[in-house]
Amino acid sequence: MKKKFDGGSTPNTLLGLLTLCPMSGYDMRAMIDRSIGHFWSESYGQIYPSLKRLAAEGLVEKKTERKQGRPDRNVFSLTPAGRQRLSEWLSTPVKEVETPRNELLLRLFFGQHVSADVNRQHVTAFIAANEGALKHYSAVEKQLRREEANDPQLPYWLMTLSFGRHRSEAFVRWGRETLRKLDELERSRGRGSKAAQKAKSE
Amino acid sequence: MKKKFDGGSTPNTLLGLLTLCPMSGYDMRAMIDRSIGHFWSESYGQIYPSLKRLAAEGLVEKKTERKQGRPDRNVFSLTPAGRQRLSEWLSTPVKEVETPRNELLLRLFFGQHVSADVNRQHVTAFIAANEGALKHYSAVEKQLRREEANDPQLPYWLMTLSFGRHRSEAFVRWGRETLRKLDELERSRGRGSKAAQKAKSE
DNA sequence: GGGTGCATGTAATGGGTTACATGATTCT
DNA sequence: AGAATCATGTAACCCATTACATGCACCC
Repeated sequence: MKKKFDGGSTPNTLLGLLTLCPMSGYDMRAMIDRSIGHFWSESYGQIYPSLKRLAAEGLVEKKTERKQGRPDRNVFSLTPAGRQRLSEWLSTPVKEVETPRNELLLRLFFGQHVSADVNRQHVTAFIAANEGALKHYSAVEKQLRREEANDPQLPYWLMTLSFGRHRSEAFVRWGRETLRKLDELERSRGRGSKAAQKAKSE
Repeated sequence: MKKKFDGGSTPNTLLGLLTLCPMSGYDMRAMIDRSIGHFWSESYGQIYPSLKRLAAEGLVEKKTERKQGRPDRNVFSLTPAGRQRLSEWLSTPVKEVETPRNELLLRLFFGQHVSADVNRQHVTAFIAANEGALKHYSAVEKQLRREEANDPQLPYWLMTLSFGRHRSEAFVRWGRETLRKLDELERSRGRGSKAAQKAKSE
């Protein structure tokens, strides 16, 4: 009694999107980028096959709009069964992420084998990226509060945004702290190696 | 002039590990879990093929130890070329992670469609997981400071641990803040829906 | 004429985990 | 007796991105 064709959370994401309004696969991609792009992404290679399966299971309904001059649009909307499935999924516990791999930390872990400067550059770039993200989050937040002020979903959207803010702020703090430590380390390493040389020569 | 067989960062990770001491593929897995397990993981399915390729490229050297009663051990050690390759890789810029998918945020984004309780449970579990992680980090840190006090690589290891601490602390703060928001939301939603009902019935 | 936007879809490829196959030894 | 540790490796599978194929319309 296994359910084949689960396909992870992509289908559920699409069901969620369709609560906002009926749309096509093409729209979905754009919508995802604009709304949940800071913590989620989907590619056409996932979206189109998923939609086909969702339609086969009766969770979404497809209507083809034909327009002159433009390609056909397959517009999907949520069925009651689809809405049901969505709220079931929303209630399932979040499967804990194993260990998201972190290339920055991997390099830093072996940081002894390169110059302090190399390590500093990695951390500096990381800080810059997160400062950029922070700016982006503020901009999005302002825009949301202006344009979606009356949407009952706004508070939830802001919570996800706040997550990004907390995370990036922490990352920037860690980055600065780490830069200080790297500086310190270089200074004491300098002293250390001099001392070691001296000890050797004696 | 493309370099085929890059294989991502797994081979580089293995090179890094071999700077600590020569070891077998089997050892590597265990070592990874103990040392960088909080931000990295590798499976045998990745390790063994990577080692084969690294040996073919002359970046590591393989020596087979035969012991009575035990299976053979293929012990690998770093060659000068391997050490060179490692420091080259350590100097390459970290490729920015696209957007790590976050299932918790995905559920929260669509939180409007389920009860406040469901959302609260997700967040509560998330807080608990991060508090657990924080305890783990402290334990590891204590152990490192005790057992590896003289290792010159210790400061780098502590930096990666500190990253986890900063992150989990931020996540816990966000979680608590979000729980408060959810409570607030439920209260105002209660009032709102009562008001809406009243308005409807009039 | 060429890029961009609209629109759908498939195939190839990549990176990774899990399961499987094998088999002795040691601990409980 | 049965589980855990030691030890290596392959095959199957999963999920996801990227590239490709197609083609019209609009703008510069």
